[in-house]
Amino acid sequence: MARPIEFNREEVLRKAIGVFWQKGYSGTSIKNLVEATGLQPGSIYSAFGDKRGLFFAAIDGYFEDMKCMIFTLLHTNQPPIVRIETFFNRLVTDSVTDEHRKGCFLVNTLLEIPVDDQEINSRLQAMFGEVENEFRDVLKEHIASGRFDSNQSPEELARFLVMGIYGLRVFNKTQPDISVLKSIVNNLLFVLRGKSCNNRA
Amino acid sequence: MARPIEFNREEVLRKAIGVFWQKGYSGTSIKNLVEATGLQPGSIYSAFGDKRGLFFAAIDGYFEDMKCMIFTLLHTNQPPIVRIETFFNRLVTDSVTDEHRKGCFLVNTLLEIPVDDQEINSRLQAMFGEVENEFRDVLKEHIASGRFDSNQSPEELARFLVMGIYGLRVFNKTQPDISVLKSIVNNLLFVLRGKSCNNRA
DNA sequence: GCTTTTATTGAACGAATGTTCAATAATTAG
DNA sequence: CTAATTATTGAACATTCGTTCAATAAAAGC
Repeated sequence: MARPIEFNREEVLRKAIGVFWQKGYSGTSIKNLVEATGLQPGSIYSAFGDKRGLFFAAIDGYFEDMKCMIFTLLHTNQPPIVRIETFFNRLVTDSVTDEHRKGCFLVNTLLEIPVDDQEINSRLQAMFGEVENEFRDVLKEHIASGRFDSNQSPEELARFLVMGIYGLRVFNKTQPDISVLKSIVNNLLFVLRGKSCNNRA
Repeated sequence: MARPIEFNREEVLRKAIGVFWQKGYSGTSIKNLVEATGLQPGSIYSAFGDKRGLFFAAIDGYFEDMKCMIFTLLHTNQPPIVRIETFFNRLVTDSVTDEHRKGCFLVNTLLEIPVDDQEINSRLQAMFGEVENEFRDVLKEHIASGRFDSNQSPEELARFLVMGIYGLRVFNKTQPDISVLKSIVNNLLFVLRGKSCNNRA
């Protein structure tokens, strides 16, 4: 009984994510978004409210994909430590593969948005909290397996790994070298390899 | 033979650093800078060229302070590992103390500026390269002391520590908790403690 | 004093910003 | 076909952006 929407919302969102990801929130103009999505300003505003609304949708959409990827990699039949290793290897290859070196959209946003913007920051905080919890669960398994004896809690170790994600993401901005990143990952995972001394191949 | 400059350049620069630090480059307007520095637009432009020029001066000024701090902490009579420990402890207390949680101005900039802005990025790259070299030299000492046997090069370990700086800086944005940060630092430094297993207090 | 030189002022510039909205187009119900 | 409803268009809006510059002020040399 009315004119149907012409554009594909998901496709438009994907393109918007790309722009925000590369240019940041402040660095992105409506004109940029109009060019990237092919939509006119009016259509963008009727679909997403305003620039900020579209940004929220972009963040959420990005996180959905990210969560999916993390879930896939961390819930396999392999030993916990191997799953974590696989995750970080994937992070490394993704980082090196990306020719624009955009890093992680959410990490970028975390550093761009001032802390007094609680609406955005609490959302990001919750997102990374979920990631931390995913790691925690895998680390619980790891500890329960008995192959690793540390008096550290899985929460503590999970936070360390999340810190590692942040660090790798930023590091890739200055030195996008796969062997360098792999070496860093090796040292990160070394912390999880119990009952051994730190001489390794 | 002419009218003297009224403002104190260093003081103005310090105030400008504060604004860019908190709001980022894109997020900072000339109006913000006029208000913060007390200078009129014309004075800013005659002193620093343009917004970008002032931003460069801000980055350089910030790095000078940072380099000074790093140099002071890493060149003492204490054992190498203790100096590194001191550095990271300082990083933690600074992070937690900062009520605005601005993080590191340079790390923030690294994530804000797109990679295709070579002028800014190569500058940042060089700066973090210097930091990496400082760590490398201390790690050389550490390895030479014989208290640590690893087949890793000091360069490799230095990069790991720089990654740790990045990670901690970002982590503080989501969880500004001193005990959490300390735990992360503990795990970072664990990699440098050779000839021991990873059970520790 | 006057001249020269440079710093400061802040209004003004054009361009770009995020946003709105009347006009138009496309669909369905009757 | 007509009426009703909603999507799309893109010009226009008021702000704000970064930047400039003529007017003014302050110092030093003579």
